[in-house]
Amino acid sequence: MELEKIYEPQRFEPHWAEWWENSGIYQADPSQPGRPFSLAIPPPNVTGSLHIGHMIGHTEMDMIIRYHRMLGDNTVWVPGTDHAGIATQMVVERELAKEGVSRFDLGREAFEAKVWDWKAQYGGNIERQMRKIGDSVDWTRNRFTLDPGLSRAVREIFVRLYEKGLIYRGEYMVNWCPRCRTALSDLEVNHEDTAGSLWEIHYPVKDQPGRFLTVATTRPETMLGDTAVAINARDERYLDLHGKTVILPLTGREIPIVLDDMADPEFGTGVVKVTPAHDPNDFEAGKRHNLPHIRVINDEAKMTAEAGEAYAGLDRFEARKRVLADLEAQGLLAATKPHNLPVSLCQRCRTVVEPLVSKQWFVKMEPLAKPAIEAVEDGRIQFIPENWSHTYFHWMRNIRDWCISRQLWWGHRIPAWHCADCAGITVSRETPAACQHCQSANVAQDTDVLDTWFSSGLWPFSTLGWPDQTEDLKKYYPTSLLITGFDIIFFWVARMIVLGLECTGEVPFRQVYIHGLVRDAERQKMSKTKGNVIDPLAVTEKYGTDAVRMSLVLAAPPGTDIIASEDRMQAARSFANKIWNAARFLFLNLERAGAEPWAPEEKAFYLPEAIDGTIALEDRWIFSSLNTCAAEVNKAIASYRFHEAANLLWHFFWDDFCDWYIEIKKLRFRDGSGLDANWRNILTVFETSLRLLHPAMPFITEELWQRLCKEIPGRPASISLAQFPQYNDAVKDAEAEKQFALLQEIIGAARNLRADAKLDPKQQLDAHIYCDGPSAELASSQKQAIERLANVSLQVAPSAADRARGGKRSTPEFDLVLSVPAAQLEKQRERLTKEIANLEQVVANSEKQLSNEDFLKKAPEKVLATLRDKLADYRAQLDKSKQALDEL
RNA sequence: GGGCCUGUAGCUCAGUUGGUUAGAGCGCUACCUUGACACGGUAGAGGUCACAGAUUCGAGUUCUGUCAGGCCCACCA
Repeated sequence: MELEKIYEPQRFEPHWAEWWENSGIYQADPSQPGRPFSLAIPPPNVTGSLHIGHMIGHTEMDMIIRYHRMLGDNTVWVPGTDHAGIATQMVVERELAKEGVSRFDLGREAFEAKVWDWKAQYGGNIERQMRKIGDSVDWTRNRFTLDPGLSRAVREIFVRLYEKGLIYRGEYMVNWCPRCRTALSDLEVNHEDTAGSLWEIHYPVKDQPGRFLTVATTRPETMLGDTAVAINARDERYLDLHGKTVILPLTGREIPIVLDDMADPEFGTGVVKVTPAHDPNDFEAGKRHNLPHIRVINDEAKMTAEAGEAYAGLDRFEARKRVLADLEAQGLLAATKPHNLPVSLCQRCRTVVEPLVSKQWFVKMEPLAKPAIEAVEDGRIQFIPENWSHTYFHWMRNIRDWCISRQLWWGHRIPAWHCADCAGITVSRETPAACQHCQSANVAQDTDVLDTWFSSGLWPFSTLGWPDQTEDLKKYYPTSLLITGFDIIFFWVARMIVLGLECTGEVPFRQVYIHGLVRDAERQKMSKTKGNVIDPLAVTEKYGTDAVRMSLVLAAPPGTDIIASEDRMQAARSFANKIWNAARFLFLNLERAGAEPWAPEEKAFYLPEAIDGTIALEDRWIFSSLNTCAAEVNKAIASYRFHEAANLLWHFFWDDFCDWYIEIKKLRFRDGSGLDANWRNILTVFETSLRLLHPAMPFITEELWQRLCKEIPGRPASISLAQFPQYNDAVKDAEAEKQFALLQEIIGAARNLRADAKLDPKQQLDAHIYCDGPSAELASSQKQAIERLANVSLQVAPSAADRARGGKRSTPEFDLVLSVPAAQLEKQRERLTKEIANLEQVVANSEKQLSNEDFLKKAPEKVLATLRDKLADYRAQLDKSKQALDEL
């Protein structure tokens, strides 16, 4: 049993990552028994590479799935990637642009082929990365949203919704990105406040020379498409003009003056221009007043012929300048005022989005939202932390129809065929041979593709085989849990709930755990578009995957953002190093002693069924602590308090196991009372710790466990298949915990006295401990441990005995005197004085509290009792401290 | 305009149902190169829990308000 001196995760992590996949141990089998626990991965974009934000989600998912696997549940974690329509298309178009080719040069089919090529070549990146960080997914179930199976699911639900009248096609105002040349849903548009201007423009009233209506606008170029001006019916300034017309400047067109509440008398001039073709509000107003649409801006954001000869072909911003200049020249520009306005940007390319009327496909959301709201209201789906349900409700209750068609080439073609003869639409699961209305064979498929999120919305069940009733679907659906970031609650979570309920009649998942966003040192959101991503692969190379995972888990309590910092990763690597070296210590000693290989039986908890009263105190204590730790870790993971689980383990392993338990065991070895009597207990604790640590730190635990349990017949193939330790009441040993705490206190007191006196740690000092009863027994039985760990020579005496002189530390249980020269006691005097003042305060407070009648009446007996006990302790301590100060 | 979150040690953050001298990691100070580990050990310093009220026997923890940050949603030209 030899372990390399240096902890080098790079040496064994790739090995286990590969082995986990090739051994097939994470392959799910729905025919096996076991409570199902299923997890769908948020499918990352094929174009993507793993960023640190994925890393936290994946770590949490992996932790929970490994945990459930070790509990013996029938687990499945389905991996996969999303075709990510716009994102992927953009990437490939950018590649093409380098060669000076546009997608239009290639044509649709050739372009699609190009994207598939690209995917084959680079799309595997993110999957490789997932393997590298140890995701224990079932790779045999790997899915891609454009797979035939998933595409079939898409068609199925599209047709169903169409047949139910929940998908419709029509001409509406949509967000149009002139660069991507596609419609966008409301969610794909970001609003940013920008410093702009509010221009006031005179519109001459017809037949009333010298009279103007002055409109206020932030987008003067759209005036060329105005078909009315609106005033408010309550606004007496202009009321006499109702029913009259104005002459639209620069065009000479005559347009009506209408009454509409959209004109706010308090804002601007109180008069607003109405451009139904280029503004969502105006579009609605246009409907109310039956106004014509004049489209002056085209798909590429250039002015159309309708805008007039002077402007046709100009870019919209160029046109704005020209319009303003022309108005100025004609004396019609009344004012230019600075004005902040929200500008709508394409989420993908940050181009200013143009509201345009066009023919698109929509999902009618309101009837679908209703059951989706109920599912969360009645708790069939639970958000964790719970307050995210508010966000969800707010959005769902104000839901608007979802524009699902995109004028892209990469994605699911809309399963609708247009007839060239009768113009009818045939929506079908299979490619139709003829128009269902007129039987003409002259049909062509709709050229649009579906919003990427339409297929993602089917993910939890489409990946399990829906619409077929597969074994997977029966066993694993609804999935147990979804772990994701809050940034895609609307995009993805809400849509999955809507479509899941519609498709399967069941919720797609029972719980949604929302983790925080990972931010950088400047608290900036890390995102691909901003380019401030930390490459998780670089940091895993540097610190080891386990360390990165651990550092993120520790930094990610529910409901808070996560600041990724290399400091934390370094600290976590130190922890991994600590584990490694603890293992080295064990292995070295085992070898020295020529110990036989360890042969544990496979059971949930290796601790003894009952505590053998003859085993050493430190064994009883560490068993009991480990037992408690196991209980708490289980509780923490089961309630998604990952940071708490990590924290508990960190503390247990480093402080309890390494700093106390192993240190004491070393003494036993040196005394020669040794290994035989102790090694099995040590290994038991160590092995159990490895299991507890495994979900968070899979690599190092697998590596050490495999070496430790090498060649043991009947052991599981992997630590990840071993049982997760559970609380065992028979192991709880309050007495041992109490005694060990006392031991720690005695040793601490002696060390503290020595340090205060600034004496050489190597110099052995005389110590006297004065105590009776159980304390005296402990001091005697643990004399060696105290002497070695505090480097003293100890004498135990009854509390009534004459006291030696020196540095003194008192507790209710014992007085410890260390033979420190009187000259060295200054620091102690200081400390005692401070302590006395402190204690007096505490005693006074406690007394006050205990003489308060209300408190005595209302506080629970448990609280009263502990306070009484504590007060007695404080008083005793105070007396002792005073006495100690006197004696100095 | 609505809604949500955060403000605790020099830094980054824990602290679930209110319960009694407030915790961790990093950093800092002193000492220790002791046969698992200097990615280590021992002992320390450091906080009126943003501010002001309220509820309560008792508030970092509940409520109200203020201040300071951050985020999300929303068609005001």
